[in-house]
This record gives sequence, C-alpha cells and structure tokens, in this order.
Amino acid sequence: MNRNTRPDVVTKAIEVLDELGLPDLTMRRLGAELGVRPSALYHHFPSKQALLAAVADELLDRAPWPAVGDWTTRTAATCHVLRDTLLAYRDGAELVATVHSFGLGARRPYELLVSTLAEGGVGPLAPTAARTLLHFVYGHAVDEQTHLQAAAAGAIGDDPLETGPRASEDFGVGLGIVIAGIQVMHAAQPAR
Amino acid sequence: MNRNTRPDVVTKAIEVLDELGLPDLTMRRLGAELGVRPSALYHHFPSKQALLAAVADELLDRAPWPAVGDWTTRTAATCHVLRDTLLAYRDGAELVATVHSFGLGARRPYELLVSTLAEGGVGPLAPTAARTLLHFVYGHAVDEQTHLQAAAAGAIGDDPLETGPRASEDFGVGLGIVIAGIQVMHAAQPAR
DNA sequence: ACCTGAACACCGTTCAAGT
DNA sequence: ACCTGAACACCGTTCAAGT
Repeated sequence: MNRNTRPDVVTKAIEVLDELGLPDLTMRRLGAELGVRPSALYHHFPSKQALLAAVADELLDRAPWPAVGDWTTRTAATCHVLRDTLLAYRDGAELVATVHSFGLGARRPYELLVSTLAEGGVGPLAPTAARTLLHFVYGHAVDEQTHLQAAAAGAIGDDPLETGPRASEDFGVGLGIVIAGIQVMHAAQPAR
Repeated sequence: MNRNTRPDVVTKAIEVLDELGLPDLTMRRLGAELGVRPSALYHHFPSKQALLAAVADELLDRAPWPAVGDWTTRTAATCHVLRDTLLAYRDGAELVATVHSFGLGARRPYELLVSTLAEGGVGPLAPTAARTLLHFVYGHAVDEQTHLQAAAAGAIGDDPLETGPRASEDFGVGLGIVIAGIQVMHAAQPAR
C-alpha cells in the first residue's frame, strides 16, 4: 500500500546486491523485496540495465573522493578510493565495470581522473591515461573480488596473491606502474 | 545420426558466437545448430562455463604468438596479437575476459607474458606486470568492441576515439604507458 | 559413448487495465 | 503516478531411459 519511489528502488537494489549478489539481483526478486510485481519496476526504469546504471552511480556518489594534492598523489588517491568503493559491496566491481563499459553510467571516476590529469598538465594524454588507469582498477578489483568469493565459498584454498593484504600491495604496485608510465610518456611528449 | 564429438561442439560454438554474438550463444541454440537436444551438450561439458572456457582456449590457440625480440618489443607484440585475436571474433573480448577472470581458462596470454618478462630480467615484478598488461588489453578491447557494435547498430554516431584507426593509436599509446611504467618500476627495484 | 524426453526452477519485458 | 494480472518468449540444468 505504501508506494515506491525511484530512490526507494535503488536503495533496495543495493541491499539485495550486497546480501544476495549480482546474479540474484533479478527484477522478480527485487520486486518481491519491495512488495510489488516485477512489472511495476518498469514504471521507474525502462530496463534492468538502466536500473543497474542508477545503482552504480549511487555507489560511486557515496565515495569520499579526494580533492587536494599534486596530480600523482591525487590520481593515486582517486584510484584507491575507487577500489575501496568497488570492494565495499558484494559484486560491486563487476557491476560498476559492466555499467561503465556499456556506457550507461559510472562516468564519475573517468571525469575525476581526466580533470586531475589535465590540471596536472598532462594535457592531450589525459583521456587515454584516465582510461588506462580505469582498465587497471576495474580489472584488478574484479579479479580480487572473484577470488575473494571463491575463497569464501571454500572452493579454492586462499591464493595469497589475490586475497588479503597481499592484494593491496599488488594493487599499489600495479598502480605505481601505470602512474610512472604516464609520467614517462608525458615527459616524452612534444611541448605545446 | 552423425554423433558429435567435443571438438565438433567447440567449433560450432565459435560459429554461433561469431554469427549471433555471446548473448545468443545459448545451450539451446547451440544444441539446435548441432541437431541435438540441449541436454546432450552436458555429455561433453559439465556446464556452460566449461564450454565457454574451451571456446576461449581454442580462440587463443589459433593466434600467431610472437617468439623473438627483446622483452619490450616482444611484450608489445604479444599484446597486439592478443588484441587482434579478441577483435577477430564477435564478442571475443568479453568472452575471453570473462573466462579469464573466472579462472577457468584463457591462461595462455598470462603465461606468455610472465615468461617473456622473466626472461627479460624483470624478475619478481613479472606476475604483477603481466596482470597489469592484461587488465589494460582486456579492458581496452572490451570497450572498443562494445562501441564498435553500438556504432554498427547505428545507435550512436561513430565515436572516432573508440572506433577505427584512432582506436589502434589509442591502444598503442596506452600500451606504451604500461610498458614504460614496467621499465621504470623495474629499474627502481633493489637489485638481487 | 552419445543422445532423447520431460521436467524443474527460473529469467526480462510488454501491455491492457485498475486505483 | 504507481501498480496488477497475465502472458510471451525464453534460460541452464538434471536425470532416467534409450541405442
């Protein structure tokens, strides 16, 4: 009898995602959780993909994005915050990576990185550099979350390189590789 | 009346993938294409995921992997061959990236890169460097293929940064960033 | 070894109609 | 504005039984 609003649906979707995981976040399950038929959700969103995009954007809006520092430390901080955000929700990495690659949402990290790099003087390399950083962060987070859940399910003995504190170190090393590469290619660029 | 063998199934699956795309590569469709009930496929593979892993491995086995050159040019060549292979089949990038991240197959590029980097003297950084390269190549190829198909469907006007020769340049620049970063971080490593 | 037949337990989406 | 009821056109997987 209490009718649902669009933000209600997104909030409940995040709960279902975190408790059941992305494969169980179905229109039918989400409808049931809201006390409503699946078809009612199509009053709020034109498709499931649009719903997932709204969920991804909401997760990213909750993140404590950094605002200060020179471009290298701010870029690194942004990537660490992004990773932490993706890992903070069950299947968060896969969800956000999918939404981003379909071009339906999750644009915030890209825009933050491009403007950080542009303000840092990286210039015309900024969009390519930002995408390279995002490919690394999403890929690493998806791998880590997949192996984390495999280990939690007991299917595989903890691979220490993919789980726990070793994964954080590994993320930092990989991120260092990409940022160092941006610095080098930027310096090798003809001046403007 | 002619019964199917395991390689038959993989070969037909690649045909269906390339003609219909990954969403239409269903057990039911593939069975129909082989003149067989969907349940018959479970005699050859324990699950759809196992089938997809075999398909990904077959695609990767067909690639002309490079075998010579110093580690930087050989690494670059391996990444270019991988990208070309992924883009040579409809939805090839998404298929191989998914299989790889689930840990069920598609291990060949990782092994090639690790041994190339190790022989190049990159030492303990090799596994992390290889994964960073793969995150970039898979992420870039998935993006490119997604936008290519969106452009082909006419939904979006060709984004020149994501399509055509500009995409190749962009891939090369991003790859240059990662390889340069590996060189820097390797040089910054304490000697062993 | 390879396949059939039939079932189980689900999906996303549409659409006329209700309040 | 938000939802119901009912349908459409599908999924992956299991399992006893057939050849």
